[in-house]
Amino acid sequence: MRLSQLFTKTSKNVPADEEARNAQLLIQAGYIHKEMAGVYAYLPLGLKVLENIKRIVREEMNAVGGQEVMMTTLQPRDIWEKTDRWDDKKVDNWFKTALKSGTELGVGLTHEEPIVDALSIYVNSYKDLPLYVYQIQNKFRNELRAKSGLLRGREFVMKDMYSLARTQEEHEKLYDQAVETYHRIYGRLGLGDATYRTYADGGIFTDKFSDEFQTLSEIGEDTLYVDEARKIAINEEIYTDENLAKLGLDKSKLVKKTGVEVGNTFHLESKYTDALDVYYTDENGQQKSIIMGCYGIGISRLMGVLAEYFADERGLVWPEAVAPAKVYLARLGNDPAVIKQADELYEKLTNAGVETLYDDRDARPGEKFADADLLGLPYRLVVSAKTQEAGKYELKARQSTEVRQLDETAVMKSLGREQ
RNA sequence: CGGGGAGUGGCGCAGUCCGGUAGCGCACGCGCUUUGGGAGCGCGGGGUCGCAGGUUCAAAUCCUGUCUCCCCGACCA
Repeated sequence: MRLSQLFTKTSKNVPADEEARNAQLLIQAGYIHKEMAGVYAYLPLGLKVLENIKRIVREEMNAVGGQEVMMTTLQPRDIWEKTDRWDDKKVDNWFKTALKSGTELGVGLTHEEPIVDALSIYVNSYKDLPLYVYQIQNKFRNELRAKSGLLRGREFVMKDMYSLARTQEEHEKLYDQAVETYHRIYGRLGLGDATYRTYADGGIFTDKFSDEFQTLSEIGEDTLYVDEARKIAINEEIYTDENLAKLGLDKSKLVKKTGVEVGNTFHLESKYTDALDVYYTDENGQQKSIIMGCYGIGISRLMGVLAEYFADERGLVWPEAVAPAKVYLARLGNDPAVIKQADELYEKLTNAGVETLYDDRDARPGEKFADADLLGLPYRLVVSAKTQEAGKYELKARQSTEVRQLDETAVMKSLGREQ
């Protein structure tokens, strides 16, 4: 992508209506556009980041055998009444709308009911189970207060997976596998060290704990007690001596921290399947309950967490796995020979599969360096009269201060895919 | 939903207390000079001051209502 053709621009001003660092940076850098409180649009570079996060999550979901679907945003009332989640007194953050006829509809805030309802047509026998099904979709929640930029919106992108199992033992296996997958995802996103499996309240219909995945961060809303050696934590909500004993946690080894919930997994037992009358027939012709688990990851929230977590005083610092491009190619000056060389280098990088944002604008060096820092691509590559004279290019990693002088072969090798 | 703060060209702000018909920086357009950490000079375009009423000869400024945004709290992925 040539920067001269990208419609977004960076701004020198920090948006006044955002306090959260993630939103300030992402808006300033032109990654997202605020539509209203808690509702953000993704602009070209921001969409790339979002899609990269989705790709990683999707790869891992597929790797455990997840089958991807896309459920609907508009929701019929009846299936939610069957599970007693339609009433605003029961679920208070619904967005609701209506047909012209007056029939009430819900705007999807989660999808246990529609998933189970859709699967009911296909899942009848023990031979049809177990299974994982997932989707990546926008969720709508009428929060009383949106806040913290991408971390708590009213419309947000979420991956939600559901497991259906025949027995409790089978469910546990699926559940543990999903948890492992979650660890892999956070690892790939560069958040592995900062993200803790955290025991939390399991909800009203199970005596099991749920698991949250909490990334330690100042901006977090949750208070945790962390066992750093075991890489495990317990949410303050359930921090009682009884629970500590049940979980085998040693109070003296726990440290109080703040975290952002970047995922959670729940044991749903057979609450939804039973309520929606979905059962399977076992080998003996007996009708049995289906044991369910659900597994959420806030995709857009993760983008906010990554922006927040890896930023420095100059701007964003994307992990390579999600960066909108790998290299920021800055051409300094308008000397025809330099332009020619930079154009050719851009083409070579592109042809070699190295995603490059080419700053071909007629702008001064300072502006280009500042934008390179703000946009936060992993590498900055400079072509100028000076580098041309030296017969080398300048390569600098965003998170480092070291500038390396490399010839073309070395540049291609450093940025090549084999790395 | 309770408490606090704020809405003025695309963005960031001043002006509001004390009413007199809107200004600065950035961005944008043109010209010249510049080119290794957000350039300089000159010229130029763009705003019914969130919205609706009211007071007044006159309202960004005063009064009433209303909408929106941010922060804290409660609630929540």
